[in-house]
Amino acid sequence: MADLVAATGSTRQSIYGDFGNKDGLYRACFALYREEVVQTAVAPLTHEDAGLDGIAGYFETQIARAEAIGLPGLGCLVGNAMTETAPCDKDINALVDQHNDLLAQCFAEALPKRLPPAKREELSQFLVVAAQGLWAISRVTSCADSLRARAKTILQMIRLEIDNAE
Amino acid sequence: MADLVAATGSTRQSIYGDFGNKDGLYRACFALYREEVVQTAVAPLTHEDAGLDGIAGYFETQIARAEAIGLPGLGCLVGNAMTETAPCDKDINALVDQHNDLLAQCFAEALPKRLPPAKREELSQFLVVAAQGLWAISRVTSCADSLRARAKTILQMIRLEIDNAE
DNA sequence: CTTGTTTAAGAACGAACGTTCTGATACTTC
DNA sequence: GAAGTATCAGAACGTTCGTTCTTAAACAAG
Repeated sequence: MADLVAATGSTRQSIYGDFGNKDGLYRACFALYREEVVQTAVAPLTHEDAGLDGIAGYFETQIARAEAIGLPGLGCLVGNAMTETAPCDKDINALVDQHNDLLAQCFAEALPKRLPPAKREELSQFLVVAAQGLWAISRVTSCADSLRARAKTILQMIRLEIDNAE
Repeated sequence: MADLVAATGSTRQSIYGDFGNKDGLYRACFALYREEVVQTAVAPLTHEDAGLDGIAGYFETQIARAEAIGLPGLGCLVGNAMTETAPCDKDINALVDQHNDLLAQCFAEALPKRLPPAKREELSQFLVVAAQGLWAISRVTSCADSLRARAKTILQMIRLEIDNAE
C-alpha cells in the first residue's frame, strides 16, 4: 500500500475511503481491468465478420499493450489471478471462469459460422488455452516478436483446421 | 513456515538448518520439482521414437498427476513461478527459461524428424505455450477430462500440421 | 471572520510472518 | 554412566504490512 501511495500520489485515506481495504481495491482493479483492458482486447473479436483477422487482432492488441508497458511484463491480470488468487478465493475463481467463458464465446463468434458447432466449441476452447499460455510466457520473455511469432503459429493452425473441416 | 512445520511434522530448526531460509527452501523445492516431476513428465518424450504418443504421454502424465492430487490443483510449479516469482527474481527467471528451452527441445525430439527444422521448432514452441496454458487452466478447473479434451485438441492440431507439411 | 467539512501527511497500532533463542529431552560415543 | 551432540517445542525478536488515529492545513458556506 505504501508503494501504491507513493506511485499514485494518492493517500492512504482516500484509498481506504474509496475501497474499504486492500481486498476491495484488488476486486475493483479486477473489475476495471475487465471493463477496460479485456473489453478493448476482445473488441476485434466482436465485430460482425471478425473472422481470423479478429482473432489475430485480439492477440496483437494484448501483445502491443505488453510491449508498450514493457517486457517481460505484467501479463494479463485475469491470467495472473488464475494462478495466484483464484485457487484461494472463490469469488475471484468465479470471475476467472466467467472471463474464460466470455473469451471462448468471443472466439467462437469469430470462427467461421459454417464450421460444425462442436468444432467451433473445440477450437474456441483451444484458443483460450493458447491465449493463457501466451500471457504466461509474456511474463518471462523480453521479446514481443517471439510472442507475435507464437500467435502467428496459433492462427496458422486454426486456419489449417478450418480448411481441413471443409 | 508454521503451516509447513505443521503439515510436514518437521521442525523449524531442521528446515532452517537444511535450507538456510525460506528462499533457500523455495529454490530447493524448485530444483527437486524439476528433477522429479518434470523429469517424469518429459520421460514419455525422451524415448527413441516417442512421436505424438510421447507428446500425448507428457500431457496425460501431468493431467493424471493433477487429478490424483486434486483439481482445481497446484498446477505446475514452474508454470506458477513464471507468473509469480520469475518477474521479481532473476535467478528463477533464468531457471524458468531453461525449463522452457528443455521442454521445447523434448517436444522437438518427439516431432517427426522428416519435418523441416523450422517447422519442428515452430511446433515445439507452440507446444510449450499450449502446455503452460493448460497448467494455468488446471488451477481453476475441477474437471480433468476437460483438460484431457483440450490436450486432445492440441494433439489433433499438431497431427494435422504434420500431415499438411508432407 | 467563523464554523464546519474535507484533504493531506505521518505517526502509531496490531497482526502476521520469517527467523532466532532458550531450555529441556533424547541419542550417540567413549 | 558421562559427556557431548542432535532434536525438539515453544517462546521471543524484529520486520513488514494492512489499517487506523492524530493533527494540521485547505477549503466551503453562512
